[in-house]
Amino acid sequence: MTTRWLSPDEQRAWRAYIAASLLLEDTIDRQLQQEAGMPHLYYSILANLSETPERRLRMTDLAEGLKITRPRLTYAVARLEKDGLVRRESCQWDKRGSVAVLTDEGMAVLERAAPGHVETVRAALIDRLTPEQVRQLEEIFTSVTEGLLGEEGASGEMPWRRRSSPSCS
Amino acid sequence: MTTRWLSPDEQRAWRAYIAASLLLEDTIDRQLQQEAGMPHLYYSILANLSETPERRLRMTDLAEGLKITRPRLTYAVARLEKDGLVRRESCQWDKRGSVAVLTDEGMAVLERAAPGHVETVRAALIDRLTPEQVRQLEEIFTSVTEGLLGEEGASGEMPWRRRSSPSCS
DNA sequence: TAGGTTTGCTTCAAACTTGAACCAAGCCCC
DNA sequence: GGGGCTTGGTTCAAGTTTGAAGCAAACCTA
Repeated sequence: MTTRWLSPDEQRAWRAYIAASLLLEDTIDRQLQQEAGMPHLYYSILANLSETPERRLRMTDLAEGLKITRPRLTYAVARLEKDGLVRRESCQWDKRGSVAVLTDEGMAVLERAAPGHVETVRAALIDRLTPEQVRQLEEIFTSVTEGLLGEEGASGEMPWRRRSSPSCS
Repeated sequence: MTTRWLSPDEQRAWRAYIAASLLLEDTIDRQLQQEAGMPHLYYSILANLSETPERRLRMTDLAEGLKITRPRLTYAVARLEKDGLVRRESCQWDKRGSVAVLTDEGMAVLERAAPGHVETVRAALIDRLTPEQVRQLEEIFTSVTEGLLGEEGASGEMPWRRRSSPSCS
């Protein structure tokens, strides 16, 4: 089958996306690195933990929520633990499991960093869009995520997807 | 000034974007790594070079076009050079400068990899969108790029922006 | 035209990411 | 209840990215 190349419109859209997403991630990483001493992903880990009732999450659930591989999470949590922002406990019900818990210090760091982060996200993205565009953004990328998570097993098993399991609180 | 937190709509849009962009980059990196033995960025370097009349570009122009820092480009080109896909020449008019040139082998690798890459981009993104959404995507991210490149100097000088210079062909 | 600044690019060490093992705990099932 | 498979998580080596220096060529400007 002969390749369906991208049309000029599609090219432009794809390239605009690539360029902007690189710039955006760089901007956010830089801002958080400056103000909180950690890259975006690490901030997101703290943020995710802070949103659960007990401020704790199993490693696998965390990795799945963040859409990252498990080795990557292990490394990141190790660093956060070394900094005292997260603590690791082993899961009682499943002795293989381990649980990341947000410490008070981690919560404090998160709260200190949040305003600057939100401000950056607004300045770089959200405040540049109309409410209509915000809606479009959500729709487009929700559909992309569904597509990428849905097709698993078809070609190239993705390492993220995991069945859910008790939070082990 | 009290922080303007993200509204629920904005939250959802932001998170949808973050999740999808991670999945998307992972998918594309994995596909290119498999079929071309290189990550997306390295493929983009080859692609950018292939689009110039002489298949050559100054390092700085390349970095600016790709929205990456120069050390990152230096490293990447070094690897591509080691693989014989790119050659480095020094610029005649400006002896500080150096120019990356796509070799025939590099061109061949690029052409071999392109169909699979386009197929992946379509499957993961483009073909999941309506033409209208493709247009929206372009508009949204073009505006983001303009915003991020425009504000330079305001806060935190970005290391990409460089005045243009002769291609040194 | 000497001296200081800027520009183009590389180098370096430290941090991060990746994919492939690896290990131990649960599961299955005869 | 002893193999064999799966699952949850870590470890390891190799590759990549980052930011801060470093270095030399070009560009002032007096």
